Amino acid sequence: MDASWLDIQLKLERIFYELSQCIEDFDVTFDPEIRTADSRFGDFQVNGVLSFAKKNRKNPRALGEKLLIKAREVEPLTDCALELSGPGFINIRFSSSLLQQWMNYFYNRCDFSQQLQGKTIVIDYSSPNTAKQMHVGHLRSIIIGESIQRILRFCGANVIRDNHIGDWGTQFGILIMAVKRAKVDVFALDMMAALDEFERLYREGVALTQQDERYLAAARQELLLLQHGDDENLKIWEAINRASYHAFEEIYRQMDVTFDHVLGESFYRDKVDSICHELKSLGIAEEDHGALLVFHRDHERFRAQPFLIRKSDGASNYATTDLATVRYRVEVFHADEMIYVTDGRQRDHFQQLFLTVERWFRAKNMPLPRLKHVWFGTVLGADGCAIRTRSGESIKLKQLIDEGIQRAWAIVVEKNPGLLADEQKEIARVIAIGAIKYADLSQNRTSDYVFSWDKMLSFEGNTAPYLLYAIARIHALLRKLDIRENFDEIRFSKIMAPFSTAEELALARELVNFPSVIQQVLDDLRPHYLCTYLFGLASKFSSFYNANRIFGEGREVFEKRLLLCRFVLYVLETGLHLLGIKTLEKM
RNA sequence: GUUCCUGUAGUUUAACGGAUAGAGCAUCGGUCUUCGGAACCGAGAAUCUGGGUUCGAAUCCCAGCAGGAACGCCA
Repeated sequence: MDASWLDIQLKLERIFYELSQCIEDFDVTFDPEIRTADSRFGDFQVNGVLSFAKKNRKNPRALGEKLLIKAREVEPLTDCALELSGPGFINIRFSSSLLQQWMNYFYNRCDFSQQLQGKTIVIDYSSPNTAKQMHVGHLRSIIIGESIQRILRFCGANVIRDNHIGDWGTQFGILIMAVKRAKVDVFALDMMAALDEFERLYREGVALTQQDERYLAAARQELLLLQHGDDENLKIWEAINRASYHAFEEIYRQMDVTFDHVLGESFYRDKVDSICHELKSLGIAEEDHGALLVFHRDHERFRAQPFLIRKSDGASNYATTDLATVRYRVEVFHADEMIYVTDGRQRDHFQQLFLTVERWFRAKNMPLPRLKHVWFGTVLGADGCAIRTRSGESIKLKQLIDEGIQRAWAIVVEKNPGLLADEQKEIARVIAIGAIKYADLSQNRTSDYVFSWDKMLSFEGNTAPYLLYAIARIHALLRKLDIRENFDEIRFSKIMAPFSTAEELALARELVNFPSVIQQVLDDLRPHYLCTYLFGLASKFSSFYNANRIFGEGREVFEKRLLLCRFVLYVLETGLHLLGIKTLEKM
């Protein structure tokens, strides 16, 4: 066993490929297609023989047989159960000895930091608009973005977290117009009350612009003034942003999220003109009715649907600042890759942005960074309709978190009345935030998200509290052993009693999949793979812990079961950390 | 209208073209004087419709149906 075995699936992929190259019936096009197998058949299976044989008009079972004979001679596989099955699958069932070798070798050193070593990745998430409180629609970007950035960092990337706040858009034209019209003294407002007032004024402003074209024109004029550096408008704008940032910070603190940079759209305000000129002179952008547009003639949709990078009144927009942002991140951050975590409705925008950047960078002969849009589904209400931003019914994030903590607290007090009040409060906080995050992360990000208090705050089934509970039980065990202080120094003996019970084996087999799951999350940037895995692991742990005693069956049995518990603890804690969820020793 | 996304048990959902579609909740039944019951074990119940490709399709292709989204001055 050596470090190359960390990701067993990957290792098997290499082993079977190399073996196949020693057999004349195979050639370089053979892909072993190692898959985790249904537990009825084994731990992994080689699927690729079937399609290879079909393509080359050969007998899959005959080819499989040859591969199988070779595989039986490969060192750590020698005592594993390998069999040819069905139309030509090769099933591999790990022996207890291989599982224990793996666990001994990787005990406390599952190191993934080589995966993305030397890569600089800018991740753009949360990115709320100022002048409004964050509501439930802002939840997913924060939660998914935070998890993804942790996983990238864990895999060795140089991650730069950039909160690209929307502080320079059209909403300010409307809002400043409304502020001036209502003659509100924005500088006299209390910090806490200010945001509510701005939201009220904004709604008022929107209603006015919809009723009367003159207000719409006035709003555009105010925005233009702001973007051209008008002193009064800048001061109002600053006051609005101060109040917004103050509220954002509180949410981020509760959600355990921090950023390396908070460079809002306004940061790029003096960088947009040169880009418009450049794209125009390169022949990428063209003027039409005074606006500046980019068409992609060879794209079936975007040849007719333009990317608007400057409005006809000369004002910049989202697209303009996004272009400037890409250049800044390449030139200043030296980004190899940029990841945008936003909802799926912005897919067209990002596709157009990426296509435009591609042409732009190519024309200037600059190296193109990888650009990824990690999108997620819409937040829906109980009625199946999208939760509306300005409907007044949208649930504020602050309110959501407070209610979560309140509900968790009630349960903690009921279940553990013996704990100190401060402990109960802290535990409730961890559980509530964890439950909210896990509810979001545990489903495929591209699905729509049905918002439900009950689902988020339920503490049963595939939820954060279930995982936290498994962790708390293991900590309780370690406390009971009274060995927690020097636990890391315990060395498990190389010769250990083999895993024998069904529960031990099932648990050990689940444990060795952790690295493959991390790889899978990395490939697709979908954290729900990790959630599914962790829940399965915790569930197998609970079955094991229920059926197999740690104490009372002798030193050898104790040692192997303790190794399992310790490994489960490591994987659950690491996994939850990667999801951005804090863990507890007691709950 | 054009384009994109999504249709899986009552419900929330999983499944990198692989074998008998896997879970949670709910429902029904069971375990235990518990290394923490916020637990464990078991039962019933599902791939929108119709074609096609494939040794093999929830997954790929085509046509419908249903829901949602984007589409020149919002972000």
